[in-house]
Amino acid sequence: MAVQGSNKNQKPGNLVQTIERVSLILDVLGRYSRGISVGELSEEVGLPKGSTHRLLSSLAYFNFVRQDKPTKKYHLGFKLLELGSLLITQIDFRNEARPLMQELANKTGETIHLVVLDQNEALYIDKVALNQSGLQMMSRVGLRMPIHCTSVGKILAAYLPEEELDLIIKEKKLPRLTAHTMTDVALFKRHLKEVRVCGYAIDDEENENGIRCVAAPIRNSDGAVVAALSISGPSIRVSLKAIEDSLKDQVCAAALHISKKTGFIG
Amino acid sequence: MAVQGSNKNQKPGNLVQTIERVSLILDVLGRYSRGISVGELSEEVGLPKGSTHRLLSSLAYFNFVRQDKPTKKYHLGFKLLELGSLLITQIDFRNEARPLMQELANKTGETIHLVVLDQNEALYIDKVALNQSGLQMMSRVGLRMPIHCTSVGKILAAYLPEEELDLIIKEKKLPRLTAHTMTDVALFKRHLKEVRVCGYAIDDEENENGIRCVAAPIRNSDGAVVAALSISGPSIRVSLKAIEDSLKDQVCAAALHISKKTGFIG
DNA sequence: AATATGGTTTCGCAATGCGAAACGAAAGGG
DNA sequence: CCCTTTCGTTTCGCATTGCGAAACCATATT
Repeated sequence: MAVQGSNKNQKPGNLVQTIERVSLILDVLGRYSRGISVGELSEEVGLPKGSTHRLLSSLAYFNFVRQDKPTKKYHLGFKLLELGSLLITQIDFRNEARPLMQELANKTGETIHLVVLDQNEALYIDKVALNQSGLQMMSRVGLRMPIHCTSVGKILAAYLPEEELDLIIKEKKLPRLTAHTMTDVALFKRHLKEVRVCGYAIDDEENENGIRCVAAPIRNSDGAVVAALSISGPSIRVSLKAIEDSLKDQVCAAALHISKKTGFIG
Repeated sequence: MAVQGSNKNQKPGNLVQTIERVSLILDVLGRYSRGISVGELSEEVGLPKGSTHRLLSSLAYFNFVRQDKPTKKYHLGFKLLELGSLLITQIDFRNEARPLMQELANKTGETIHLVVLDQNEALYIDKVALNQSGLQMMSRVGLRMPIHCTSVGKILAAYLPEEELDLIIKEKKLPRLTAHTMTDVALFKRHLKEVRVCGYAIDDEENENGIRCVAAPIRNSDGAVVAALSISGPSIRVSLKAIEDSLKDQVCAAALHISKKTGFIG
């Protein structure tokens, strides 16, 4: 599967009601890890109990949701896990990326992430952390991060058409997450220009205190940036000097390698 | 989230048409890793092009599917990845299991799996393999396996009410996958009795030639078996002797440890 | 340019699914 | 032990929703 740019969702209007409701229901279920009853759910989504129940039982039949028999509460269903993990295997560069991510993790000792742009956010689609079960990053496949305060987000943003970037900034703003977060649009754009020049991006504790990252772009055969690869770790180990001295080169080399494997001619 | 037993889906009848169609569409999309056009898809699902398109555009709006702009082809959408990975984090024993799986992988050098029963199959919900990027198992989170020829499947089957087990066997049969696969119902049931007595199950190249596994049950606070933990590896390393001497004890100890962490009083 | 191909939109009809209300099954309390 | 409450599930008549044939439109092709 090719992952090309982000998907700008057209204007709502002619949406299928059932799909809208299903999306809403699944989102709510996602927020209740202990499960939720029909009554509560119907309250939450603002639909009559009967209607909610009809949708739930059909969703359950196809395994999109699960009803816990003893408690009668509804949960997300394993069909979602199945489809989600299927989706991951369909991303073509992911298979090429895997071994190189592993190697990068072994060499650097830090956590490696593979990220795409989706819904105007940076979406983690793979992660390799060393087995030494020390402190792990809170990141996780399927998780989303803002584009303005992560190294991967900056990479994905830097190679976007200006107008699309403007739309994203307009929608998401540049919320402050740490003292280092860039919250000024002009500054952010200047920064992205630098990223394009350097060919890599740094997150210097702009997303989470004590965490620093470096990322590089992964390109498809057309040269378009389709993903970003990053090295993340505690600021003590991932010092600005370490980044300059070797990490930035390692992540760039690995990203280029992946790009070439999937048809990019550098 | 508690994962309790399997979900027996009630009889179809009053299903919401849209949900049925959505499920079908997503399943088909899952089979086309290169994407599929509206025309092909409408052919495949047996729906008029217009109807297929309407469903797809609503699904795309909510990010359940993605349309690749250059090719216009449709793919699974990242919302599925998001919901699927959210679901995984909601399984309560998974968080307790993780570190123990890691430890088990380090000690044994083999691949560790965490599996639940879903839709009458063994569903992999977590996997820990060593970093040493040698030969990896083809297993993957979200993948399903038969219950009769995997160690984890046998564990999940062994503690099922007889009637439910019969239903599963009736539905799935006991298809032969290797020369060692048990295909006789009576033999299989006798075998499950042994599993209950021993407290662990072995897959002796019954699912895949050259792969042997040992699994043990994970129980909730009520003592009900909710998952299985396994050690898998090439038959050369995972010999029957190695299993007897230490692997079976290690996997049982780890599984019991996880059970106790989530409230089981052994 | 003309044509073919395939994605997208329209629109009038009726099937689909909506939701108020009835029903039923547990759980709690007198 | 029965009565009451609570909450999940089912029913059913109505009208809204979404169905799908056909028109439309945008690319690619000759």
